[in-house]
Amino acid sequence: MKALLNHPWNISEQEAIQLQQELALRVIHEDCEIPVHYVAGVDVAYSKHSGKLVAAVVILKSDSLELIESVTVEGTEQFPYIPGLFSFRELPPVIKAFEKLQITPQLVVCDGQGVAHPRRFGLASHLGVLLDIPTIGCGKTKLIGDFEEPDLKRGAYAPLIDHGEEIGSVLRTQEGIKPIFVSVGHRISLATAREWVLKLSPRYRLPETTRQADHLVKMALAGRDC
DNA sequence: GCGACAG
DNA sequence: ATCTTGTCGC
Repeated sequence: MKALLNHPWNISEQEAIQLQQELALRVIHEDCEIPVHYVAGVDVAYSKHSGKLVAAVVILKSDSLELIESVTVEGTEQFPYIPGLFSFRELPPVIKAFEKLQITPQLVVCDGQGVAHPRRFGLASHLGVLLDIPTIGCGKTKLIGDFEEPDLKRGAYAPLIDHGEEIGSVLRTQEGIKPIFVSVGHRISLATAREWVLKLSPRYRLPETTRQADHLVKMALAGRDC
């Protein structure tokens, strides 16, 4: 699949922030009623020694969580890691990886926040707007927001609040295990995003999409060094 | 000024 | 995130 929208990536920090403010206007917070047959997982790893980024996209069958397709792309670090501008470092190879996919997914689970972001435009929202595809932001730790500890039962959740606004959910995917941070990426509601993350996390803290993508980037990075 | 800060 | 070391649980 090809990106619907494109913009320069070799830009300054100030230009990146301005771009986020413009593109954030395009984020859709409602469900699109398309049947989801395939779910994609995205992850990026970085080798400090070689200065290389590896992006991986996996496609899982949404009912069985069976791995159907996977692609990796190697890229160069073009932008430093700056909290709030994470997507400008990670997305260029991710976009290339999506162009290599044979199957087009109906939903993408990202390793990073969606609208739970200072300008409501985290990595998941950025990818969703550029590809024009529903995305979910799914982080192991929070970027911004305040929350109360959710109940210990699987499926329990608490609102993630920024200045009185609900920007995401702190979701317990496994009983008694540290919760994860779910937010709207693009073209999905927060409630539907939570449902999908729970469905995709039947056994572990993180969704199977994220786990598979994480495994793939680590293998690709290890293979480079041999 | 101080702390917090996706990966 | 990566890197490194040590410790614990399976």
